Amino acid sequence: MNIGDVADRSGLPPKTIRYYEDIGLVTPKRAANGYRSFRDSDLHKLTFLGHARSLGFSIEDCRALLALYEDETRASSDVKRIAKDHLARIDKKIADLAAMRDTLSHLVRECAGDDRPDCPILQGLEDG
Amino acid sequence: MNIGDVADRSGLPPKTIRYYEDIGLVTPKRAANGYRSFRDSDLHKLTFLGHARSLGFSIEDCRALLALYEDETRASSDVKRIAKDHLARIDKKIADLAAMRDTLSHLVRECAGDDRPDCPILQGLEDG
DNA sequence: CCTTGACCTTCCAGAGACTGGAACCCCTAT
DNA sequence: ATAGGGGTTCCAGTCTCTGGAAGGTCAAGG
Repeated sequence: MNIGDVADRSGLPPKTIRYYEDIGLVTPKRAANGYRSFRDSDLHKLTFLGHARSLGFSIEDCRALLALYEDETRASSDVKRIAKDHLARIDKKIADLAAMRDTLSHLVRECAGDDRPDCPILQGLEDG
Repeated sequence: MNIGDVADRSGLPPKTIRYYEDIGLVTPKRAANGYRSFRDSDLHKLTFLGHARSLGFSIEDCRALLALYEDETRASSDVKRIAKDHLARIDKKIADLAAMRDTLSHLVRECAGDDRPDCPILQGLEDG
């Protein structure tokens, strides 16, 4: 398979796939003409990566998960730890964003939004 | 005031304040020795920026908000539009993260987390 | 055989918002 | 004179791609 094929099948852009090769996440063979030549196993890896990335795992988490994915003698506890840590980061982000939303939506509700200069939003940003 | 003073009072690191000068958010005067010399108005701006950033506004939003903050003839509707747009982006992010969390927490619950290789998390990442 | 167009290749730069570090200057106190 | 704690500039790195330029390759059509 050429890069366009795996791009279509994995849902990842060719640029991203080249980048993943750059950083050592996949190592496709090369054809005589210099084109990357992807095996089924490469496609599986890229699909796996696409899913992991869409769940918000960092590239380094993905690297670790991929290694476990490839390792038949893995312990599921290792996978679970990575996932739980990531889950905790997600929860933290959600909490941070929710706090922002609460503050901001309060200010937005207070603001008349007309042609006058008085603005509780700016006031709120000034006062903290 | 020197940069250390405004850093302490605004809560922003000196590096960040220099960066904000670089991109034109503040323009402190210079003392004879080359040190930045901040007025009260600079401190107010930096404090404002710190608050806006902590609510997740982008630098470009901050630039626009700061211009409105300085403009006595502003219309509060302009401020409100920026805030509402940002609120929508926050809500979108929260929704995206919540979706990740739901998928991931389901997988984590399914995983035994022991020393055996069988792992619903990896399975889930493989299958999408 | 030549051209066209769709592939593919590499390399460089930029996005956002800082942050770390190096190398150096300035000011005050001892 | 020196030590320390300021300050200055500039360059590079973070993270994960993404856009673009310049150019090689391949299959189909005239």
